[in-house]
Amino acid sequence: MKQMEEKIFREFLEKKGCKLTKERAAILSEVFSKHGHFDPEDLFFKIRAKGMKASRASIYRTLQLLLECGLVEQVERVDKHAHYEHIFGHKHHDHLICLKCGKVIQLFSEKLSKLQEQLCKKENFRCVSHTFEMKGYCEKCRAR
Amino acid sequence: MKQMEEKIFREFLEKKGCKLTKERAAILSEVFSKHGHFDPEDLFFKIRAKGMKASRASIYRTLQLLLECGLVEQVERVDKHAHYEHIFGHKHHDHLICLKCGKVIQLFSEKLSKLQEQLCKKENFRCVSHTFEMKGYCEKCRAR
DNA sequence: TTTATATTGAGATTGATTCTCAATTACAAT
DNA sequence: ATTGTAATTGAGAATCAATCTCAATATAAA
Repeated sequence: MKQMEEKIFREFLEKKGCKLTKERAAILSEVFSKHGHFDPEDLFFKIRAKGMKASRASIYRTLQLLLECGLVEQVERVDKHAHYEHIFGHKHHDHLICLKCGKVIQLFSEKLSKLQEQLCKKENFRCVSHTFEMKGYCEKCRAR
Repeated sequence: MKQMEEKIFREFLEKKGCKLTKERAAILSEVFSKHGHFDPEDLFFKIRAKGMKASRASIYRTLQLLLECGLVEQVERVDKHAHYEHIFGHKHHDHLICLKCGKVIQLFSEKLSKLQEQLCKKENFRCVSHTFEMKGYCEKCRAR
């Protein structure tokens, strides 16, 4: 089960005529090292901190590939720069984002999934991905 | 009915101890001159083209104010820069986006609004904006 | 080994957005 | 009207994430 994502990534790359280099492997491993959001700059430093290396350019390039093959998802921009999260092995979820403290609350809703299906059916639309995010103030922050 | 948005904006500004200057009025008027998405750079040139003036700085500052008072909504970033649409006088809607032909289907769902409220209540979250978009294939395009 | 192709990284570049701050404006109080 | 006070403006500088450039390097096949 472990390293399943590496297998998926390698196969995806091969199909494209690309290779799983040590930089790409380092990025992949860091991305999957724990669950949660991250941004490219994060990755850059964490990879260094672990004694591996990858340039910013490679990080941006590799994230693009990871999006393409569906191992990573782009989260809506919270402030000014992009955030990502890996999705392989995790149930899809949506987000509540606090505008004050930046906290991201994950949301799992069966009802929402059902509703989505209904809405698509009505329009005869085949959905391949969706984004649902609410911005506002979390419990703590709304109490001023 | 016309210029209703100006009344709303002025009252909002007054409450903040701010004024409806001619620059702010020019921006407001341009924003409401037609329906559809726009970006700050657009505004900058269109305002000039109409013989009015406002600096980029003022445009960005004023858009912030318009977001604050709810007259304008930020649309999810399509490419790299922010897009907006004015919402006063228009029902909120979500989008289905066809990946093949680019068609954007507007979506109005009472159920979705209700569900949103429920979800926020559960987390004690005060929602100020949301994004819900599904990407996939529209009726025509899914038939290959 | 030779050849061809993919990949990398340092640094430059881009471009949207934000910031700075001196000059200007609006308006209330005298 | 004049003065004082606070809000506002704009030109250009600064910021900073993201992208691009391109020579050097790695990889794999012939």
